Amino acid sequence: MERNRSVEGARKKPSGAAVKSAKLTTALYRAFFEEWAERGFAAVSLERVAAKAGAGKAAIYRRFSSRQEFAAAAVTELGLTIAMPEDTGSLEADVLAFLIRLRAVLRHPLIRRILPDLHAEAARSPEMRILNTRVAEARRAQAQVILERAIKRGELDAAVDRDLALDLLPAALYWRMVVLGISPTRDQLAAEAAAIVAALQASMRTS
Amino acid sequence: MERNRSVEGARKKPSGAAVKSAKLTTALYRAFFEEWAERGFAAVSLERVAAKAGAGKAAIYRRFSSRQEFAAAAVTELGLTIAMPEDTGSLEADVLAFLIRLRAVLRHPLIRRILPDLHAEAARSPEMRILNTRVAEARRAQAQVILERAIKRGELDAAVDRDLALDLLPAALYWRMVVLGISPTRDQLAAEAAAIVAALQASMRTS
DNA sequence: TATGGATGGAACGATAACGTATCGACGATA
DNA sequence: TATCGTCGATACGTTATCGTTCCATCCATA
Repeated sequence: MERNRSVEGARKKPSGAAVKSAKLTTALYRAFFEEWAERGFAAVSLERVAAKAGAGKAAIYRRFSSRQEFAAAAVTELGLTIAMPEDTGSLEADVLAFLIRLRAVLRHPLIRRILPDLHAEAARSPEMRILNTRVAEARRAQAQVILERAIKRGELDAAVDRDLALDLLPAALYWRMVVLGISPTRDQLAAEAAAIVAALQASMRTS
Repeated sequence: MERNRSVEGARKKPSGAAVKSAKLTTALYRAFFEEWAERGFAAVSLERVAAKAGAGKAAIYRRFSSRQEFAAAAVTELGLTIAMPEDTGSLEADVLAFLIRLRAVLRHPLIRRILPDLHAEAARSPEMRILNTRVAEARRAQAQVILERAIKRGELDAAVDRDLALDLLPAALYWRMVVLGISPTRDQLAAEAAAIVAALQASMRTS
């Protein structure tokens, strides 16, 4: 069940309860992301967030003690939406499936705007850096699964440079979509997958 | 009244001249970037920019008619600082040299904070998208030179997928430095260069 | 030396968002 | 049914920035 999300949630309620609505909390998160995408993190106005969620400002300040805490809670909530990739039987097909899923994520207009903002903020404040790291590690876990499967199949040497490999998988697509603002076709993704596989197979730890 | 908005503005001055100081203009640019890096684009205050440059707000509004125009001029000024890569004699060495130069750029604390902000803003406003495209094309021209040299040397087939290749060159390093906030060692750059070369050589248009 | 435009600085009224406080209404619990 | 915390809403004083205007000063030219 949904627990009391209150900041001071551990207190006992003498009687006659009125629990903070979880629906309202998620509505606040959603409104926060929309404001973020539209205006940029630094320009998020909590008044507009509340208005967009159809709520009063008090509903925000009852839940979070600061803007940072609000942002952290919202991003954490966002990071939970990650599914593990299915096994397609070959490294290149796995990579292509990964790219297709990543493209779907990066096509989302909110995400495409929020992600670079998150990275910029990560360079500014330690709190946002923690959030950014958390999101990055969730992504990284997916790539890790693909690598391990390929090693078990014998498509990759166990001595593959894992750090480099984990970065190679999403980098080119992120560059195209977020930096350049281009959404590749499926054929382009296939070519990208082939190139990535070649890079992975070449990146053994040789020294 | 026809106002001279240009920085250098070598117009006919009737007499007794007092030219807008180029020193002050560049000081305003510098202050703008520092504010941008520190607070984020959306939160740049022209009052703080002027104060940081040791100037009055009027000095800004005398030069630029709007915040957008100011930002555009500053970014354009920034984009001019790009040098063409020297010919090292081999593709892999060229790529490594390219990565080392890119690392030097992305190591700059201002640039590492401003770039993702610029990409986020590019998804929000057409004006910033134009600026972002301009910066991207300058970078792209460098990579193009490297590719053409490799083709002439015979290290790459002329049928190489140029779009993909141009994206592969900077993508992984950008991902590591801007998205993850990590600065790779020279050895890691060398491994990355080798992997990129393998990807390039595999990315022929085969269809 | 005289001229005239640029300069830093200050003030202006107008917005906008801040964080807090208070209100009656609502509804879940006891 | 009585209770009591959350709800939307509104108002408050404060702070920050906006874009504009004015002014005394500076300084490169003519």
